[in-house]
Amino acid sequence: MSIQTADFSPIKHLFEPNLLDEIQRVGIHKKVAKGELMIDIGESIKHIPLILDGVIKIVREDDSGDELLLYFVEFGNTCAMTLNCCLDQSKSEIRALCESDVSLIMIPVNLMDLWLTKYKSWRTFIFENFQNRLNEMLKAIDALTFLKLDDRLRNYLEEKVKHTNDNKLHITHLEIATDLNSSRVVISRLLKQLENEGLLKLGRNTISLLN
Amino acid sequence: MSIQTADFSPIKHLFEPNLLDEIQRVGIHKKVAKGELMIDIGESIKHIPLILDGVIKIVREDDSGDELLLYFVEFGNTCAMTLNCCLDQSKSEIRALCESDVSLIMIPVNLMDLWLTKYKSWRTFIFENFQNRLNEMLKAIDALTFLKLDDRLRNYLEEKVKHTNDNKLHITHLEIATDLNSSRVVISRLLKQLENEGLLKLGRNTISLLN
DNA sequence: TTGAAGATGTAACTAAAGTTACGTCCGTTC
DNA sequence: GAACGGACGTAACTTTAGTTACATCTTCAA
Repeated sequence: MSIQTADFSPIKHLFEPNLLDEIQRVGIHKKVAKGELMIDIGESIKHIPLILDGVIKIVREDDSGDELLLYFVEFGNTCAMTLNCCLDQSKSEIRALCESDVSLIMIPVNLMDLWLTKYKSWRTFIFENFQNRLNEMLKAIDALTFLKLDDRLRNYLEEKVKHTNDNKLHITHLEIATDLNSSRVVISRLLKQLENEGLLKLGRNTISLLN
Repeated sequence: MSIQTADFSPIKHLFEPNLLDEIQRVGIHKKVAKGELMIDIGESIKHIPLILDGVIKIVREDDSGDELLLYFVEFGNTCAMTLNCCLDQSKSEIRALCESDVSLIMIPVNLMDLWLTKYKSWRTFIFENFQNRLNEMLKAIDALTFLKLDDRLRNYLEEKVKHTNDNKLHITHLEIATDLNSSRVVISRLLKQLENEGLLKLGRNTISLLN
């Protein structure tokens, strides 16, 4: 599918006209369905993904298969961890999963450096992305270091609500446990506690945030 | 003190000749003593530090004053969190402390963008730094998420030895506890355990790694 | 309709880490 | 050399989180 069919108005204000033209010429438009794997750990990356619409979930995994949700990436952004790989041809350190249906443009890696010299707006874009990623990582570290699991859980639920624009989340306790690198029983226990505090309402496969 | 008096051979191979000349012209050489505060949380940054010699310790703090050591920065590097601040004039999110005597060159922030267009080696330098920082943050997250405190402690001690080139560390249990965001009693307990396992030898204000 | 699989609730126990409370030892200072 | 403060050792206890083990309930497919 070519870029012409894509609605790239979300990123129009990000780049100068000449660069938008180039993106239109060389970018490959792609749609990926909710739940699909976009990039796995160990893969090498040939394209820079530029998100038009949807949300991507970035996950870290250790040797024994334990996971941790690092952060979400939204429209107008790319994944800085991916930028890394582009630059030194290394393998991906993270896994990227579609949190919703995602529409994106793939930019060939080799243009990265050229565009940095040619387009101020590209430089801004790349650096803002690095910055956003570093800040997300910092937030993750803060949570892991300074927060107890119940607060991490609350943050997690609020973040989810923000991305879906729906107070009623369709999610299981096990999924939450996986994202937070905890166990289902612990999450169920804490959720029940939050329900008793009147912060949410539990249902089968659903959690409704109150307020 | 001007750059002429500085030994900047450590970074000679990092930059192309023209850029080295520029650095020589506009850079300000500075020496900072071990233990001194270089950048505090909330400060705004007008110069990019370029480390010639020594090690800097990057620390995160929360509202209640609890700390966590994020990572170390060594020669030939700069602090990407600093780069962040340069780009959008925001305040520092971290604290930078001299782990040893440090010799560095300060580059005015406003040259950052210009050099990105002019010098390939500057682009490489900046991006490699972002990459290093993201990887260090990832390492920190991995440790916090997947490791127990005794393993984090072991990693910490090994890292310290690497930076001092001395198996005998001059450090107190309280300092370690602060860096790992734990408490003195817990660290003493774990150190004693490691001593019993024959991994190290404890002394007053010293820890000697064996092997 | 029945059975399997997944989601949730809950109790009981364990493990890891943090806290409180002392005690000793060492070095510095007055 | 007495007093003080910092460093370290250790016991006892609490809190937080993880684990094991079942039970119930729902959904979906054979």
